[in-house]
Amino acid sequence: MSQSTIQQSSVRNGLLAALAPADWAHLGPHLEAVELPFDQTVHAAGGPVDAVFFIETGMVSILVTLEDGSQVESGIAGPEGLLGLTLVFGDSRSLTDARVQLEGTALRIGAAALHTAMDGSPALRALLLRYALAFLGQVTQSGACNARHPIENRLARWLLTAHDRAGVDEFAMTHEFMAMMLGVNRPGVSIAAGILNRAGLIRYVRGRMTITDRPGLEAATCECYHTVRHEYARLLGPRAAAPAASAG
Amino acid sequence: MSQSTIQQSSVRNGLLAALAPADWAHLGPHLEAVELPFDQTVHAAGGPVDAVFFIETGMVSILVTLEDGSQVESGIAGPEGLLGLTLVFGDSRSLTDARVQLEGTALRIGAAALHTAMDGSPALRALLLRYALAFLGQVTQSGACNARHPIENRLARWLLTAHDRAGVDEFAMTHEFMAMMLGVNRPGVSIAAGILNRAGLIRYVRGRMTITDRPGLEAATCECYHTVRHEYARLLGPRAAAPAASAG
DNA sequence: AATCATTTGTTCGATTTCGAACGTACGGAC
DNA sequence: GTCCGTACGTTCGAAATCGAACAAATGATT
Repeated sequence: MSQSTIQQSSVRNGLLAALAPADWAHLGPHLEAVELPFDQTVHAAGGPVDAVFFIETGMVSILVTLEDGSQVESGIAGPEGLLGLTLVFGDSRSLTDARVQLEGTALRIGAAALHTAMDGSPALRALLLRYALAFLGQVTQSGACNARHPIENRLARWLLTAHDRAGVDEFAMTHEFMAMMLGVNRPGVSIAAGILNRAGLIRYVRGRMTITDRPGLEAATCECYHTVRHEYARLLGPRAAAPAASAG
Repeated sequence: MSQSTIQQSSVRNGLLAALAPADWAHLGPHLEAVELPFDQTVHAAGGPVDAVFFIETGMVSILVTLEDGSQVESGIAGPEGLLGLTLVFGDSRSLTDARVQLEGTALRIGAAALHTAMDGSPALRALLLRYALAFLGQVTQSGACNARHPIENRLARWLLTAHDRAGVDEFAMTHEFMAMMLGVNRPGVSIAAGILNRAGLIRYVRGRMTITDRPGLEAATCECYHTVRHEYARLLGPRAAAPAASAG
């Protein structure tokens, strides 16, 4: 079985890496390495959640589906976090879709084993709850951001958040996709991306996004990026603020 | 001391009422009745949180403050819930303001006593975490709602949510206030309120809002109201869906 | 190599929403 | 009862955003 071979020292997920060896011992034997292929729906809105996925590499969007069929991103998870948060709360049903935006890998643990581990390790429980709080902070800030900030700032924020988790400067990303994430229409993203492009902050051709000036993007984002980042760092340590960069 | 006189049978808060007597025994002796006067800031963004407030009557908004000084509502709590959620997660700092919108009363318990009670009562811990998940659902849905739904629908939703917690059909509420809650400008609310007014769903004069046609309002809201309500009912029971109505 | 189906990015007019200024109504003080 | 300070709700032009149609580019297929 592959799960018996996983060593904590080789783990890239920030939550798992932060565990003391005694707490890791509750989880490690039950973890199973799985792929996160592009566009996979890990959990579906309204559906059951029978496992938590600690993300090792890649990026996954948490999406609300509205009555008209449109989807809006409420949060992002990467190597700093996990999928299946509802299980941490003791529930087993998802209100949202979890969809892979940048392919990667994860370590999976079933609901029963997770709950046994959380009951046996107060430190593990506390850590996962701190992550849940950080995620709530992200969702909270995003809601205000959606209400008040213009598309251009929000796009810069989204690109920075993705960049933090991607681990590379170039990745596949279409305007249509970003428009859906931000809850705006495609032309709006095209205009905003054009501005960032002409300013030299990004280079964008045919579905391939390259971050060329990260400090410039950080100047172009609204404060929401920094607010969320600081909250992650406060609750989970500086590593959570740039998960992919520190995982290498 | 007033806290020793509180009987569970007299409690109007939905979370406290749902506890089994054995679990109530962990909390009851530490609860202290407090007032929630209009406009009081119970917790301030960035500040410490040293107690949880189980709301008995009234309504409290959870607000994000943005760099430009504007505030946007991310969630609402009433007799179905509590303030100081960060303590349930094991943290003690608030990312948001909690401000009283409709005056009322609450039962307060200090952080240390709460944590002792949660450690001693798995059922209490589970209940509070389910509330936290329901609140996360509310914040999540609100974020998507902010991004995609027009002011008129969102106003109807907000009025229904307030009505659920107010326990009365008439309450004090200005356009300016509602505009801030929704993250839009005042004229937008005036136009939307005028439409609802002419349709006979509400009656609005000089800062006094009266709900005159609740079924009509439920037809005028976006789906977000029902989505959140169902999630509260699923996680916390039907009582949480109309907290003030069932508390009497 | 040329064609075609598909996806992508841009342009356009229409609608919504914004920010500031205007006129109006309330409530306390004298 | 009248004055005055304060807060309120509405109106306006300006800007941002929307939804639909258009144009361009890719890559699979023949």
